[in-house]
Amino acid sequence: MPNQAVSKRRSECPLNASVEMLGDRWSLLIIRDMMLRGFRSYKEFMECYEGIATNVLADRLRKLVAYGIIRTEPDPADGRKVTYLLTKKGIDLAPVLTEMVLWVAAHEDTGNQALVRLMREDKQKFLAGVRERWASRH
Amino acid sequence: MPNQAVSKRRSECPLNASVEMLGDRWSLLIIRDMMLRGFRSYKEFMECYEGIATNVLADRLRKLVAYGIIRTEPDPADGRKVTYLLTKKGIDLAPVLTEMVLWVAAHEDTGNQALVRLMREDKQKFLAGVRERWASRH
DNA sequence: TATTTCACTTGCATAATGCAAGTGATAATT
DNA sequence: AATTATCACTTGCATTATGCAAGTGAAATA
Repeated sequence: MPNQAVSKRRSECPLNASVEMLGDRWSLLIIRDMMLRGFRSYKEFMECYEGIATNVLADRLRKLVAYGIIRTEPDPADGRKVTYLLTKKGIDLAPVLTEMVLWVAAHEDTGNQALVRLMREDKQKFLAGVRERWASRH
Repeated sequence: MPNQAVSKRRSECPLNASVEMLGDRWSLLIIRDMMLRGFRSYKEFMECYEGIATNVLADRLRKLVAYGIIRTEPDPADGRKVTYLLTKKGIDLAPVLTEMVLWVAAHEDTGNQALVRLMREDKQKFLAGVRERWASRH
């Protein structure tokens, strides 16, 4: 890394704002599960995460919406249901999630080796897949 | 994304363990600043992060060590000082940090455009730089 | 010898989280 | 049409984590 790119000045260092949103126990999991598992509803998140408090889930979803990473859409067929969708900004997190999954896979045992292999061996294809999967509805 | 790689089963989804460590307000910042700003000492972190509590910083550093992402080394020239260093596992987080910085840069105003440009235009060179910068001391 | 510096710890008030029990709107069942 | 179930939440409260100020002890510096 060229030394001129290294700076100790705080303002010179990108990341602070995003970490405010991503730097918590649940947000990254929510995004991962929308991206990799196709989660769309409050119920799916709630049933899936052992230990998440229902008020905290509501709060995180609200903040992710406020932050422009996800958005909601009412279900035209069922007035009770709300669909959570990734926005463009949310989909753009795919490379981050990908690298994170690969990092975990490289350093500890992890499930879904097929997915990991795809991510590692053809990252571009995987990312294209995510984008396509969400293209119609961002 | 091929559908067979998508699974709703929890055990099939990598990330949980790592998010336990990375999913908090400070850990990613600490790693970023070691990687991008060359931080090495308790003091540097403490002076830099407005709002971090000294006991929390101590706790995070301890956990990052326990998790194998950083390690400590006594300063041979000064018995008071402790040097914090990234391990191999920590350096391997460079791609994650890189994608995160690029994501932030793409979606909000951010400092150090030179660094962002390097990351975007020659990601491999940037990553090689990080690895080299730390190679002698992991 | 006295004062700083460094890497912390301790104590306590405040804030965030987890958990159980609602609530209100809509949908499905009887 | 009335009752029950589902969905996406909210509310209240106990527990845990965090922030802040003030220490502590070992080692360096004046």
